[in-house]
Order: sequence, then C-alpha cells, then structure tokens
Amino acid sequence: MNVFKHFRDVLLVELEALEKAGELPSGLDFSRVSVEPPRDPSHGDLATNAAMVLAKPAGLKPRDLAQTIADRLATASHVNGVDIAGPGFINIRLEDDFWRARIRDVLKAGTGYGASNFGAGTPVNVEYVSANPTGPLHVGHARGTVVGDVLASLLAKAGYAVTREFYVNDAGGQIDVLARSAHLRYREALGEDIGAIPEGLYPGDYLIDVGQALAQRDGAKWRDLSEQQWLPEFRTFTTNAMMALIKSDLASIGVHHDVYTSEQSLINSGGVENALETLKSRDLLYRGTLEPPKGRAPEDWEPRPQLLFRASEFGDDTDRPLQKSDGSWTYFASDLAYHLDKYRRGFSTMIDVLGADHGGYVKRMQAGVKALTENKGDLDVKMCQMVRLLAAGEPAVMSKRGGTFVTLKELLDEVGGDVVRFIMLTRRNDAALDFDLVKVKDQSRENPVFYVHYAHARCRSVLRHAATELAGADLSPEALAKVDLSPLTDSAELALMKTMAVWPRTVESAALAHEPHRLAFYLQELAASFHALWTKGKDEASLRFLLPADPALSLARLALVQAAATVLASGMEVIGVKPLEELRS
RNA sequence: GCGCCCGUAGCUCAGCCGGAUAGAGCACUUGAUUCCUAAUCAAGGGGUCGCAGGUUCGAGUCCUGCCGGGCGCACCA
Repeated sequence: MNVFKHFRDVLLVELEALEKAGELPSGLDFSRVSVEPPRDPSHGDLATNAAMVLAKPAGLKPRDLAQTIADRLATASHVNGVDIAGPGFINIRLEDDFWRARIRDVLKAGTGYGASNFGAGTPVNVEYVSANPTGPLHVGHARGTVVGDVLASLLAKAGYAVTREFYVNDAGGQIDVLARSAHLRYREALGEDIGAIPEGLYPGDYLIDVGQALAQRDGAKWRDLSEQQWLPEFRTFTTNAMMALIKSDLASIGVHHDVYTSEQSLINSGGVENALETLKSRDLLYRGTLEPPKGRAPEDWEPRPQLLFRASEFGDDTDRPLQKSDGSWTYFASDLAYHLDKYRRGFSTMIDVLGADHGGYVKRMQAGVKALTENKGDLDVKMCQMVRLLAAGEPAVMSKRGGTFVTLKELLDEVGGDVVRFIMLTRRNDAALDFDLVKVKDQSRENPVFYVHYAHARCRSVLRHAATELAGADLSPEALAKVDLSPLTDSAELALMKTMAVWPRTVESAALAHEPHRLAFYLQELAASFHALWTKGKDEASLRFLLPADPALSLARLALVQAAATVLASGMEVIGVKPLEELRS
C-alpha cells in the first residue's frame, strides 16, 4: 500500500463531498492536490497542500478552507488528529495501529513489498550499455550499465512492462578496423611475425584468441586473399566474438538484456530508407550545406551539400546530416531508424542511458523521435557523468594506451559486483562520481554498501538468536504476520515502521522520475532507522528485541525485525545486490 | 562562439512534476559497550542554496542574464 496515495484518495472523497454540500464550487481541478510526508516529522505523518492549491479557484481564504477540510478529515478512519499550520498546510496524524498494520503488509508481501501496478503495464524500452563491439567492457561502462539495469528493474517493480535492450553498433568503419586487427592476429596465429600493432588498429590482447579461433577453424584459407575477400567474414566473426565477450562481462555483473538489435541488420533490411521515407513524406528532408560552427571551425572544413534532417524544427540547434560523402548512412541516420523501430515495436516510452560524452547528441535524437512519431513517442535520455576511480583518495590511473585498460571484469574482481552496483547509485546519474577502490571495502558508517548490508545482517542475527531463545515458537513470516503488534509503542519502533511504509511510494516516485539512485538513498535511511532502534535497545534493556520473559512482546518485535529485513531485501533486490545473512568472515 | 550537465554546511552529497524553520554522512566537541555484532548509536556547533533580476500566496526547485567547473560541437560511433 502506498500510504500517501491511499490518503490522497480519502481526501478526494472528502473534497467531492464538500462540492456536493456546496462548500466548494464544482468543477475544481484537484490534480495539484498532493499528500506527502511533511518535511519535519514533528508536523505529523501526512501533509496536504489542498487548501493552498484550491483556495484561489474556490474564492476562499486558504486557512478557512483548510479548516473546512480538516474538520472532515478528522473523522476519517485511522486519522488520529488534524491540524493546520503555516500558510494553510493540513497536517494529519495517524493512529499507531495504522502503522503497525503496515508490518503485516510487508510480512505478507515478502520482498515483493513495494511492487505495484502503478505503471499499468505500459511498455517501456530501456536501452543501456550499447558499447561498441570492439572489445571487452571497461570501467567507463560500469555506471551506465548499472543505472540502466536498475532503472529497468525499478520500472518493472512499479508495474511497467520493461524491455532491456542493447543496440549493437556493428555497422560503422570501426568494425572494418576491428576486422583488420583480427586479420593481423589471424596471420600471427598462423605463425607470421606481425611485429608491433600498427597505429590505428586495435592492439588489445583479446583479439589474439579471435585470430587463433579463425586459424583453427579455417586454416590458411584467408591469408593470401585480398582484404575485399576476407573482410566480410572477419567483420562478422570478430563482432560475434566481441559480443560474446561483452555478454560475459555483463553476466558477471548480473546484467541480461532481453533484446539485442544489430545496426547492420537494421540497415540491411532497409530500416534506414524506411525511416527517411517517413521523414520525407513530412517534408523534413532536404539537400543543403551547413554553416561551420562559429568560433570553432574545423581546419578541414569545406562547404558540402548533404542530405539533412530538419532537426531545428523540433528543438535542435541545427539541421543534421544523414549521409556520409561515400553514400553510407551516418550513425544518426541508423539511430533514427532504430528508434522508429522501437516505436513500431510498441514502445511509446523509450529511455536511452548514455555516457556524458554523448550530451550533444540528445537534442537531435529527441527531435528525431518527435518527428518520426508525430510527437507520440517519448524519449528520455539519462546521461551518466564520469566516474573517477580513486584508491584511498588518490587517482587510480587507467590508460587505454598500449591496449591495456582497466576492464570492467578487473573492477568486479577487485571489489565485487554488489559493491559496484550500489556505489554507482550513490550519486544522481548526472553528477560526477568518485569511486574509491579502497573506501568501498571499509567496514564503517562511511561506506554505504557496508552500512546497508550490516543492517540486514543484524536483522538476520536477531532472528537466528530468536530461534534458540524462543525455541518452539513459529517465527515464519506467515506466523509473525498474525502476532499481536500492539506492544510496539516505542518512538523508535514507530519511526522504523513509518520508514518502511514509505518504500512503496519511493518505488513509484523513483520510477516516475526515472531516478534509480533514490533507491540507494532510501536504503541508507531505512538502515539508519534500524540501527538507531538497535542501539536504543543497548541503552534500555526493555527495548531489546528478545526478552525471553515476555514472549508476546518478543514476537511483536520479531515481526518488526523480520519486516525490516524484508524491506531491506526488497530494495537490494531491485538494485541487484544480494542481502547478506552475516558479515563475520 | 553555440549547446548540454553541474554549482546547496570546512569536505562529499540528498532535497521526491514549487510548499512550512533547507537535510544526511565525514571532520570537530561530548556521551553510550557485564546484555541480540559499539563494524553501531545519541547530542552539539556549522548555510546570503554561485551572483542579479523575474513569475508565484510561496522559489534550492520554474524563467532570463551573468560568473565558475565539466562534456560536446559537419561526412566518428
């Protein structure tokens, strides 16, 4: 249950009743009425802006209207008190029993708690990673990979029909370079001394295996043929090998895409012509010459007539070329075709997760989607800023020179996939992020990964102890869901319940905003709430979870602990982090 | 020169389609451990939300212009 949405519905019923009673004019727009947690918990449990939003259109004074609404809300079920504050806020206090009942919600739902049909099954396509198939993933890919994957999981939990997609850029000139590099490795595998890898080719060791595989399969068949003859086969073979590498990297961080779309097959099947035909039919294509960018004209600039898309009519800064001088399509042209393809597959909502270096690409792609779908398609681009790798505060050097770069796999081996997943969400995606290889292994409050793990492990520890101290009691979630919860009266206990009850709302609002980082922040809050309760039990023995002299109270507290563990696990599940039973090693 | 992102406590950052006295961690000060993991917790000081205008009952949040940092800027992907 989303508590806030629930009471918004309650409020709307009351507002409609006021309309009927003539205390409010009919036909008011309630869409801006919200029910939210107040910023300061001392104000109450819920706050609504209804009076402030409606006062003007209703021709009433905010505080007068607030009083009218408050009088009605005061009689609603589970409401314990209503008061008016500030410019016209209505603060609502709920009965403690209402919060205790949320424990039962959690225990019944298990880690499915927080799931909803908020998205109503709307199809959403999340495209992420989409790394060029020219080598293994490196650390620079980690952030987009995690952000995209968790965003997809988040949307799924919120009730959207999510497809995780990877766009394979297997069509450009870079694939020719890849194929040539592989051919060199192939000749090497046949015994030839190839010397240093020439400038401009991919020097990475990962191509040695490709060369050997080809030599083993085909022998010397391709050695003395012309490039024209071997190139197509080398392109295909090597691209497939690189995709296998990438998929293996992704699997090691728990990422599995539903759909891989090949740029080359899109082109081969006439997808680009198709998309351009659509634009042409709307008179959005023309042949023209672009002006050089002011203040920064490229040295080799020459006026050149090109096939252009009228992107500037859709919010872009300039029109954009679609065809290279050799007649082949630009990357943008095939990407237009790709997004039209996604739209035609039923995705009106598309999300692309890109690196910050693609920032200049966003407007044109959004312009393209608008034009191709007549404004029916929506493309949201999540840009991931750079990650700075540090080691104990000092920059950790990574270099692509000589083909040695820090691969994603090396990072995973160093700190583990769970750590990478969590840390990547400890900043908004559009803010730069420091990733300290040493600090993330710290077992301290400063390390959010540890902090959240520790909270869950503490919960599990209590439940393990309970099995012996309350031997014979049924401690299954199903049984705990039935125990009398009324003994839970301490402020720290209620605070924990309230934090847990915010989870469904967090899922929905994070999904709506396409902001997966909110999950990581929520988990830290929830963990803090639990740690606080734990330590309070250290100060006051009567607040310990396990009091063998009082089984009824202990069972109620175990229900709370089990629920806390469940919500923590629910959040970690969406992030893709495995909850731990204990941290002792 | 243009576009995009960012600018919030000494440091690192949250701030939920505009809402109340702007929050958390680190650091600093003080305190809590015979007892479920003190790997934690509690309390305290610390702010012209880059600057200046504007819209609004109300702006850290929206608009405009500056300043500072990052990224990008025809036939790469």
